[in-house]
Amino acid sequence: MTTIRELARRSGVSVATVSRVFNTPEVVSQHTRQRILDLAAEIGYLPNGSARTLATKKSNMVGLVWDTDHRRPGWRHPFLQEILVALKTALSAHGLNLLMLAGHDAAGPDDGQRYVRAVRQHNLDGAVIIDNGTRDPAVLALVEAQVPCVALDLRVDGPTSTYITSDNAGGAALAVRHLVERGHRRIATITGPLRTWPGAERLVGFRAALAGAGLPLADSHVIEGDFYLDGGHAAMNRLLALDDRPTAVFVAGDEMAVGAMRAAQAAGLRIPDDIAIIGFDDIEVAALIPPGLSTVAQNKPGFGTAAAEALVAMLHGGDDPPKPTVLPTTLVVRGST
Amino acid sequence: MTTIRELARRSGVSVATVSRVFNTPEVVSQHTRQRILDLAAEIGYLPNGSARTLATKKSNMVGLVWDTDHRRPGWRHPFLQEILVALKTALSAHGLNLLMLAGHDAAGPDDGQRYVRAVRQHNLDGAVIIDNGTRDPAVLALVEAQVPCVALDLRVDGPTSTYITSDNAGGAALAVRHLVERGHRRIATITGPLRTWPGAERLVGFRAALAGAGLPLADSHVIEGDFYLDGGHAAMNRLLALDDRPTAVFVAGDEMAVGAMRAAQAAGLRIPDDIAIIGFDDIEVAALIPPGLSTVAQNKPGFGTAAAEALVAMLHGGDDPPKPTVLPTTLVVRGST
DNA sequence: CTGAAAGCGCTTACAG
DNA sequence: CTGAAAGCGCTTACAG
Repeated sequence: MTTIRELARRSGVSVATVSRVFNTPEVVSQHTRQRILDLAAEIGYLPNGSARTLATKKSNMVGLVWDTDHRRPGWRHPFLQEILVALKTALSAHGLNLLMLAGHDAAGPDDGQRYVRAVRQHNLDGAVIIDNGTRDPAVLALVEAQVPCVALDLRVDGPTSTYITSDNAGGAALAVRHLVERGHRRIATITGPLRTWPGAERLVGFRAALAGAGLPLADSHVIEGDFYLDGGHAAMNRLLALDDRPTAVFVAGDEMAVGAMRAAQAAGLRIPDDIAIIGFDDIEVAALIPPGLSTVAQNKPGFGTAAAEALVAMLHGGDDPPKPTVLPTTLVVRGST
Repeated sequence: MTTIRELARRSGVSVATVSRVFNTPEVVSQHTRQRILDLAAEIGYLPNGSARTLATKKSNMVGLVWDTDHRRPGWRHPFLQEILVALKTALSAHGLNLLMLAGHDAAGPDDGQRYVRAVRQHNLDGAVIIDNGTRDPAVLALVEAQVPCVALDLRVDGPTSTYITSDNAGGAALAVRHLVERGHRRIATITGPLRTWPGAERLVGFRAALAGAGLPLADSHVIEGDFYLDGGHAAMNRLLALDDRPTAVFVAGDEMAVGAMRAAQAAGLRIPDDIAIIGFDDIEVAALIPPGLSTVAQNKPGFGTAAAEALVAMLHGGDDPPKPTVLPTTLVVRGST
């Protein structure tokens, strides 16, 4: 481990000058700068991050808050991997690294300050929050502590926070208009958990689009789901048992939609002839299960990229946090409609 | 940000004593220890991680090397999420955090030392490597630099490294024996990339089990795939074009197996009557696509847990790295066989 | 059991 | 454009 002192000695300058070469290069003379840089490469000098962080209070690390719901540990985010890739790539382009923050399962007290503590402890510059629908107080604490935060699919509000979300209402409307074009008039929905932002907004968009098309909506045609496959299955069974069974269903999540399709098929119905189904997300399976799940696609890498951009803007940027980003959605028609 | 100095002042002791309370509590008197602890909780004191790391050279952070293959950026690990959850949970139980290391796409030179550099720079205690099949020199550099490393599905060898893998050969044998029991005698395989450890080992196990059953294996019945869906599709088409078309195929990855099933169905074959297919991994879709993909299940969280344990053993442990962990696999029979 | 002091490797006003 | 010096917040022999 060669240190700045060693590099300074070898270059015949003070440590201050070496430090400047790496921090404010424009301030040191072209000649000595080059000499130091060459020598640094030669002896493999690397500034020690901890020392730097200690001196500057900036770590160039941002926390990733991604907890599994402890009540439903098996739950998988529909496209975590795509988000992670895009996020990591975009952040590293700005010299930022991602530190995964431990959640509930961690050793120690599971209190509402655990993320704030982690941020303070590691001098994190900010945090990216992936919502898991649990309304975790520890997440809100982060926002309240005025840590620069960007949340995905979770509406947070504060002087140092913003969020990224898809155009959930618009996407739902896309789905409804598609079903209407296909001639459906009795359209039901299986929603996400209404306490989540995507769950709530997709229902809003669904209702609005139905109203816009002049179609009625029976109360029994709105069933709250949970984003899980089994939940979609159960909800569909309830719809199928109805006297005024719908001819089409907007299922507000592909995972649930897969469950719903299975329920319909198990009931002996043909898709899309007896019942049409359209989902939301465009996860990989959507294309794989027959007859192919029509769906509303989200811009998956867009979440990661937008989150990184918003965070960087907050770290370098001015007083106000960036406006929330709303990513457009697109209709993907497959065999199920 | 209250510091150790502040806490010391308030408690009426030296910073050294406060430090000991958090590092070697047994060495300070019960009474003062309690007083300091109480006060610490009251004023919300947290040791500064950077200062600690600077002084001790230990960061309690481990690097996560998980690069997407830049030639195939769309590739998703079959069960990254399960690994991540288990890894994060197990590490945090030991007070370790995971820092995601930027890969190819990062700004700056994409050289073979980039992971080693990141480790030095952040004083990482070790690294967990998730193989992406690219034989990245930067990964080997990590092993050679004697950073404590545990690799998943990548055989690394060094005084500070070990690896975790499934019983790939055993799993393949499980699949073959199942097919043989079903009465198949003309069994082909679509392998993974043979440069990868799982790809190679599953073929070894396949051959051995076939030989054990006294069955012949035509060269044309071994096709090297790439773990991708399209690759499985293409490979299956080649098998179907054969004069001595197999009656069963062991496809060494579920993603490929799904592609293979589609190819068979597109060719008008019934599964499993005309051709039986068995995969490897047990990814989520396996249960979802009709008629259900029989497969060899890997212990997904086991990778994360075992990796954490191995790493912790190396960090605290003795001279020799832990022996490689080989996770057992299990047969999952569904409709495709 | 406790304290004084040196040291970890940087950065950054302050002078010059 | 450069250097000397203080400081960032800890830990840990060394004494006592």
